[in-house]
Amino acid sequence: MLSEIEVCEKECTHSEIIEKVKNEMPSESVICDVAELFKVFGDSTRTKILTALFESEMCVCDIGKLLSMSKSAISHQLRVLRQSKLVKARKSGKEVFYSLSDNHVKTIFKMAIDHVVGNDCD
Amino acid sequence: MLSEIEVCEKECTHSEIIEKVKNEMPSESVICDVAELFKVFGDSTRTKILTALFESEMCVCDIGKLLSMSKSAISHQLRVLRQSKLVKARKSGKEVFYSLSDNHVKTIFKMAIDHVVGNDCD
DNA sequence: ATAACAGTTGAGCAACTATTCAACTGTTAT
DNA sequence: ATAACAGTTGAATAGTTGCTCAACTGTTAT
Repeated sequence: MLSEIEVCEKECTHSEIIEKVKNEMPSESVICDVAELFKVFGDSTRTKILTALFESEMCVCDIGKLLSMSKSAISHQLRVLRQSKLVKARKSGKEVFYSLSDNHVKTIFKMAIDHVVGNDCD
Repeated sequence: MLSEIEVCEKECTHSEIIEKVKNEMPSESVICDVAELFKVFGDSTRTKILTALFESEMCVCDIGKLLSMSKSAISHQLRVLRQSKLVKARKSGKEVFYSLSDNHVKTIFKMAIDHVVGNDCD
């Protein structure tokens, strides 16, 4: 009845635009990496940890205190941040101090904060 | 030696650092809004839609073609982007054209792309 | 009026994820 | 050696989320 259509046909298709956009877009892998990065940023616990580390290196226990969360929960999230190479660890005795591995992140967050705070009106 | 501090117990507590960081961190609500924004960015379908819209406004059908996805799936994600005020819609006949509502986003993405592409070595 | 199409929407399902819990490692002090 | 603590880890659970499917709205053309 309706459709053995696989593609193309008579649906609205502005092919020139599709082609143009396809050519100018970043590669699939870059886009996915970007999405992965944002996914790591997209959890309020990790966001809090990162913004805390903007100010000072901290040990797991203190981050837990600061955010009123268990050491385990913090440790799990620090693991995610470590795997994404966003933070690095320094061991000192029993304690492990975490800090940003890159201030690139700080800049990205600054822009995001500006955005949500609404320095741009429209 | 560590006992002047009223804070809780005997766990490792660098109270000065915790206080300092607490005072300098953005407010809870700002941090959560930032996390929400990043959560929206943190899906490859939405990331693809946004980077496509960086180049040109597009209708739902064309975005579906470009990404080889159903109109329904695209529409669902556009709804999320609309609710976050990241894209705006313009209706023209049967078609609905979407575009960025703000080039702030473009700047944030540019930095994220730079980050994942690794313009910063470590 | 009817058909065809662009797009939206809600329900449902499958996959994912953040936290808790409990058990563990390693370091420091007694 | 033993105890206490900082931190890590794996499993389990509860909540979230992206896509599909089917039904729907609204517009255009016949």
